[in-house]
Amino acid sequence: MSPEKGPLQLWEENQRQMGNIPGAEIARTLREQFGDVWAPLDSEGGVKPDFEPEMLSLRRKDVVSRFVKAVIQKEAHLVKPSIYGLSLERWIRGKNILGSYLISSAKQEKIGQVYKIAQANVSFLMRNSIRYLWLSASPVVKEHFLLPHKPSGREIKIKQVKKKGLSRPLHPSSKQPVLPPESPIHPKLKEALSGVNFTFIAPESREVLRQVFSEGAHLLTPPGMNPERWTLYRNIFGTFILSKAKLGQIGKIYGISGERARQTNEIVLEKLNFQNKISLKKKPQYRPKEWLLVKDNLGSEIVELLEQGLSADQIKSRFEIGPKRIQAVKALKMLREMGFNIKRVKDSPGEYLRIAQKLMREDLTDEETQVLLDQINGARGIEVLRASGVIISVRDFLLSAGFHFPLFKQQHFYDALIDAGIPLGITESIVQSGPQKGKRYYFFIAARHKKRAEKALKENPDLERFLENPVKQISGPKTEIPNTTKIQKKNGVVSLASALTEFNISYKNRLKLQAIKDALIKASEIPIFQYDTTCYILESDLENVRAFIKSRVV
DNA sequence: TACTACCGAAGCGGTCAGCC
DNA sequence: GGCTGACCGCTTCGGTAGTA
Repeated sequence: MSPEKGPLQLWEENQRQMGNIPGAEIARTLREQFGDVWAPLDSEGGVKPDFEPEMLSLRRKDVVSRFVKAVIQKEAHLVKPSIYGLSLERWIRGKNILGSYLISSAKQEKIGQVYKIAQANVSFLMRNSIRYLWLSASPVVKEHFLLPHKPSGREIKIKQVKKKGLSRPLHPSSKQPVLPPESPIHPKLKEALSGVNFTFIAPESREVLRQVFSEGAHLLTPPGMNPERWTLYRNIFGTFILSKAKLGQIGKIYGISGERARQTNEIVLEKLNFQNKISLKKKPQYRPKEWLLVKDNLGSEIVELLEQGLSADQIKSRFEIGPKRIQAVKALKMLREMGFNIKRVKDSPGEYLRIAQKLMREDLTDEETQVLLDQINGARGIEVLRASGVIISVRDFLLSAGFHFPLFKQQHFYDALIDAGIPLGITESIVQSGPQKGKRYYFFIAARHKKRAEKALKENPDLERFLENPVKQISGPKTEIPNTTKIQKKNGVVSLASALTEFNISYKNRLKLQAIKDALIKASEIPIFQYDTTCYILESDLENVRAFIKSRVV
């Protein structure tokens, strides 16, 4: 653009060259009437957002004038937009009529008389001219005319009058999306699932789309398309791929048919150049495994039951045997892995809570305590009440009190407790399988009777012998002596005889066995313990013993 | 077997431009 | 201003194929 000639002057010359004298006059008048381009700014000096070209209604004559002037400055008015059915003459005629209206105070009817057309036609031609100029305007110019706007009903009606092939209004049947009621998914579950990708199309297609969306390609309105419509289309598309909803459901949400929703998805893929590159098919195998928690609201239901204090088994029993229960078990496992606190106890914790609370009462008589202990059944009950600290197993109690006893001697202690009047609970548990298959018995007392029971047992002369550790260290550096339990359970302790079997020295060769024992004891390099007639070593010394035998004996 | 997606064809209603 | 035809967005319908 020549600095000597402004855009309005260029337009004027252009119009004169084309023989359009009225048009040239309009350009001249515009140049005289208006100064610099004015762009509406917000309070902070930024360009006001949310403008839609339709708001360039003739009723906003001031805005339209500034817009037209800005377009002319950029010479955008010199090129006829490529619009179907728009002739050059009609385009110029529209611009001239628009110019006449903007620079004069004449009513549309008067202008119509000048141009020998009806007022309605004047209005119609001017509206179209504005839109043609809008299409020709650069994004920078358009950006300057972004205005906040709340269209009135009448303006909405005006807004819907558009040119064919440009940016057609939404179809009258296109309603605002009616989103289904929010899923009643439990808030805690919702939070836990926040990182899960709930897309339902093939992972490879999902990945392609993710990349495209991350680049923002979908945010650009394709050429020749109504931005509003494009937004609607990509929303439909997005809702489809990001939800479990089928086409029919998507259609209901957006007030269109399922078929139209399908067609819309096709259009979006076409506009994004994705035909035949990705598949929008939804298959169960594409669903994330967490779908189990969302499907039929199973996860939320379970989380609610967890909040009520139910254990895993109790929740499981709420579902009828069959596929439902299997799903519930899977869901429980999944929720546990996700960090939900799920108790494994089977019986009613409420019932045991009641017993636990009563057992804590200091004023409870021994008879009342015995009644409560008798109400505790099975290993699960023991587990719950032990965990809550109101009962203690006799075995744990004896070990903590410093007694040493082989398992088969425990009966002495049970008898002694009964004799001392200490309430003693007994319950039976059946182990279905495994090495402990069969009946097992649990003996327990109230935790608050611990000191009283300890005093009674330690004062019992028949039990005095169990206060001394029968395990003795007979050789080696002084080490903490393992108790009978560790020896019986082989917990970090092994018999010397078993350590010698790898050298083919067995009980059958007693002389050799004794010789090795004597050598080890004499060397006194390794701690050796004796319980009854058997010698033991610490498991951690096993290698040392082997080395000793290899170097000194074998 | 029921459901869903897909496809093609036909038709409807609205918009628009041109013509008379 | 009314009529007409083209175009567009959308729905409906019938048939087919794939899948749970």
